[in-house]
Amino acid sequence: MDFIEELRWRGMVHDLTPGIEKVLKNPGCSGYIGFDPTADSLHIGSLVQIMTLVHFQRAGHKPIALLGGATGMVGDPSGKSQERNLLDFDTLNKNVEGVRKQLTNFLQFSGSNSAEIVNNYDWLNTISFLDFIRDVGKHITINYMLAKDSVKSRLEHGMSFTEFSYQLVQGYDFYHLNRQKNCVIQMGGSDQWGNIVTGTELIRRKSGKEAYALTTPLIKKTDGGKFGKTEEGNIWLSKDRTSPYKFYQYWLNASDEDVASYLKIFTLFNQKEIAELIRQHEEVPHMRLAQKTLAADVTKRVHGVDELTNVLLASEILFGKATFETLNALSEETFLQVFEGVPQAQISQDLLKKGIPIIDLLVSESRFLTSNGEARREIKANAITINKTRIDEQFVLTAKHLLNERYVLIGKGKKNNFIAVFN
RNA sequence: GGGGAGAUACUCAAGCGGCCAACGAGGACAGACUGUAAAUCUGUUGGUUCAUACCUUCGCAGGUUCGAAUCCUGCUCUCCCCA
Repeated sequence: MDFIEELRWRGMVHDLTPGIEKVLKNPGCSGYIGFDPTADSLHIGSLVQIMTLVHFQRAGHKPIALLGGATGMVGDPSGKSQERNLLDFDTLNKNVEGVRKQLTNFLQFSGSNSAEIVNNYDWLNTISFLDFIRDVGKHITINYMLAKDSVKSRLEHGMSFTEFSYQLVQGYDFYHLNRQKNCVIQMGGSDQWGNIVTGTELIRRKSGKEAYALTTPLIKKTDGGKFGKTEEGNIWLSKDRTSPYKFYQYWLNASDEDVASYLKIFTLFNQKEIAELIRQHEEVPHMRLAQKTLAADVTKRVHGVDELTNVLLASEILFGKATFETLNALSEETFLQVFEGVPQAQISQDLLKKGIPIIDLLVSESRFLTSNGEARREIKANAITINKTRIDEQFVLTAKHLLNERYVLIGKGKKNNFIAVFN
């Protein structure tokens, strides 16, 4: 499998430096992608870069994931319109470890082209400022640096020397990896182009060697929204930040327009398989085959097969035609696993003796809805379900409605679910 | 420093003494139709109660008035023009 060809048909190539194809023809090259430790988890935007490394490795090359333990202390100005606050050392360390742990799930760390994870803090922290400006700064002109988009766009509103220096620091990483590990290619998102070619330039000037750059396009949604974002925020890879259920649902809700390109980027199905899948999907679009395949594949890769099983069951129950009987048939353990990630509230079981009027249940007891008025409106609009059954304002909850003698599933509309736990 | 304009609910934006919980648009939520899609149509969008009753809200603090988001005074902030 040819790496560049593979990325090409997947729509994962935005730009590349000439000559790269020839170099990568022979397996065993080293290439790297940097990951910023801005949080203790990556989000699904980074998944593009992860997949790029996965393809790189599958093509027989050696992928290196670089953790920006040092560059994270400087702050990459690319794509940012404002100067950011610096992260403190402890936070950064915690983030580096979190991201490192995640990355290990995706790559192979054995074999002749085993993956490697490095932290640029390990080599940058020992370099003195004087050494750096003499050994590195001397090779790159200010004019060259100023021409970069990441700098140009900031000239009017200001930019600290710290962020201005960023491209040199990242460039040095590339140089370092080139020298130490014979790393000849750096990849990244399209916003990284400027930083990457500063690196290739530095390598050329300092060692007279050729190094290469490849960037992936920014992922867009056809409706104009930002990929990987919802009302509640980013979709993260960490289950503590985004529950596997929400994660699965995000992919499942991909639009017909986007799903083909997502399949190409985020799954390892080959060209023929994806074409066939899309063909089937278009025949029976309401089955949502493409979305289901996408969501299952990505969820499995990120969260593992056990989580996927739970999430599939949860989705089927919440969106399928579940009844009180089917819900009640779940064992308590399954029930809890399945609905992990669905918001919950604890309510005292004593209240059930008298019965809980629906309005109280929705508002004061569970805080599912914020005001009685809202609760009345939603009930009038026919939006509220208890254990998948529509109810009216007269409804009073009693012990006979409990699932597994403890739980009640409350729904608002099609997509909002809530679980009341009675203790 | 001089002159002018403005601050209204999630956002934009009307209102300029009572009919204002406040037009309209967007967004959001829900219902119908569907495929947990898109488009479309409908409803809702401060709170309590459901009843054109009450409470809280129109930058902040006071004041005038039977009554103010609307008038007056002071304060804070934003924008524009001239130096």
